[in-house]
Amino acid sequence: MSTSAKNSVSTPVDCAKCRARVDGLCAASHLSAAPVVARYKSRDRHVKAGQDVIGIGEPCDAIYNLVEGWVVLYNLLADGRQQILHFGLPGAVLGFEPGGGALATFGVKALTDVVLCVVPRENFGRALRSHPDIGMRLAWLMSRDRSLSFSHLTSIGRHGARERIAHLLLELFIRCRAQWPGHRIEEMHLPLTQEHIGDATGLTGVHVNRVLGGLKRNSIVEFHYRRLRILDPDKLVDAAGIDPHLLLPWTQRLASEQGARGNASAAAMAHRLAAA
Amino acid sequence: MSTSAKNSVSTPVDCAKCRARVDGLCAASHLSAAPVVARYKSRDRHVKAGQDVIGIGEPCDAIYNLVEGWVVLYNLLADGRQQILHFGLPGAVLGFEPGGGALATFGVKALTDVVLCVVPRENFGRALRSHPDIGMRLAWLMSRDRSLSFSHLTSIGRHGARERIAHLLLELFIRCRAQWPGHRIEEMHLPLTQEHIGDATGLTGVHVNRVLGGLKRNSIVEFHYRRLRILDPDKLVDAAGIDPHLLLPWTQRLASEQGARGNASAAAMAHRLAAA
DNA sequence: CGCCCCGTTGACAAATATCAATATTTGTGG
DNA sequence: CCACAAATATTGATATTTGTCAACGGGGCG
Repeated sequence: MSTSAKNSVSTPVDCAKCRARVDGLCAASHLSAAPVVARYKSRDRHVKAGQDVIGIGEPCDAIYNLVEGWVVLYNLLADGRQQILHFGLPGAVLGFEPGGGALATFGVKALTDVVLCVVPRENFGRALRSHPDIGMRLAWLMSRDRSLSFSHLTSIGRHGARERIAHLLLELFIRCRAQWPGHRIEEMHLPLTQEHIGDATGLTGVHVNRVLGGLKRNSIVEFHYRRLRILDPDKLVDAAGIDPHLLLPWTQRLASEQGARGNASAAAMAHRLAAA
Repeated sequence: MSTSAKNSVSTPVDCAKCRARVDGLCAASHLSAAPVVARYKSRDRHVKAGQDVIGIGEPCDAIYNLVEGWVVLYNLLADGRQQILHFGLPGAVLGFEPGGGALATFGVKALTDVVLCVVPRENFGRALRSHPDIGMRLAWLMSRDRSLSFSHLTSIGRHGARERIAHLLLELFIRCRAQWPGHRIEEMHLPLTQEHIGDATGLTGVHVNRVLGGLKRNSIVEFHYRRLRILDPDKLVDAAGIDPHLLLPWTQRLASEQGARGNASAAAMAHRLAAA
């Protein structure tokens, strides 16, 4: 079951154009943390789609920076079902678990083929001590994840299926846009099945399908075989049950940071969504 | 609505016996962070039960260390319902939001009368720069909160009402025990109503009541007028749908840290629960 | 004493899951 | 390029869980 054989290296990642500098640990504001992390990393790691990056219960002996691809953080139930906890995009920090070196309390699986930058735990400790900014940045990233998780809790706990699904699609759309500003609304690739959407929203795949049907009939969004098409951003925001007053802070929380481009892009997105 | 008038000070908190040293920011392992924080804090703040510590949408200009009492982190819905995101016990760090100084994306309300230690944001930045351990500790705390939030996601997303409620009661019980080791199982005070339990588990107060009735009929737990009584720990773990294999890691995640007493106590708790 | 918050209970409605059958799309090997 | 297999999506009938509305009980506190 533990498919995380340590399949390693090939082309080393070029820190100069690494995605982790856009939204990850290496995006520290004061110093450019990229060369710092480069000094402490041990190697790269490639994982095939569908394989575990970190299996549930495995010891976490290293920090991973997700450089390329999508991962999913998940929990398994006794009966084989799963709950998806978080979708990780490039820049995500993986393997930093409460209780240094403890066993992972949730799994991390590659949704696509994935490239990771590996920093052994001892090295990471050293990096932190000599570069306090990294600790701060890490705290910030963890806090942002917590906020996202909180908004998922609200969605799952208090919203109906339609709102949950709209919320998730909107979130993924905005997070994608923040990373790859080129994409058009009309046709975007998400490496998910409807089953994944169900696992993330606490619904059945079957029910997700029905609700998606409704959203399509209302000309709001289409999601079909990993292709997302947003037909009406306004209605989508509405269907997601997001107070339009809180839309801007919400989008900002999803996008990178206080840094110039990050915010500008997220704000533009929010406005485009909120306006016409 | 924003009830967080800055009601201030009276008896200054004595850092020497502050609860934040047991499980909070001041529990840094290497250096004793207590004197450090003491140097940067500006004052104490007292908030009455029921009042907001931080209202939703308020700017966060300071970090709060929860010194005494319980708080609840919550989100409001358009129709007035709420989702409880987290219960904060002494040691909790509040007001550290993604996007320094940004508006709070969730509220913090006092469940009991509460005492907080206030560190203005600028001071906090300075403290971090001169004491890197604090940044690390903060990242660790945030990461632990994220983990807890993940387990709530799993509970709400994939478990039935009975399991969710059992899970929450067990969590609160264990967290209380870790802080106040004196308490007996047979009669413990939790400053909650059944409505709160519903808001935390994504259920209605009415339904919570019914399920609690069932748990009592099965001689598992009683919860009545803020008093919790665990009748059968084993059955409770079972009802919570926790894989007994994962019980120990789970309790460790709830309790303080790798520090001697923390772990020992949590492990003992887990064993006591798992055994007789 | 009386009020108010909290808890309790019942009848009914709505949302979602489950089970099962069928259709569509993608990917793969000739 | 085609044929086929596997994965994914779609649809219907029915069961289960949970929510809603409404009424009532009980206990603490002024």
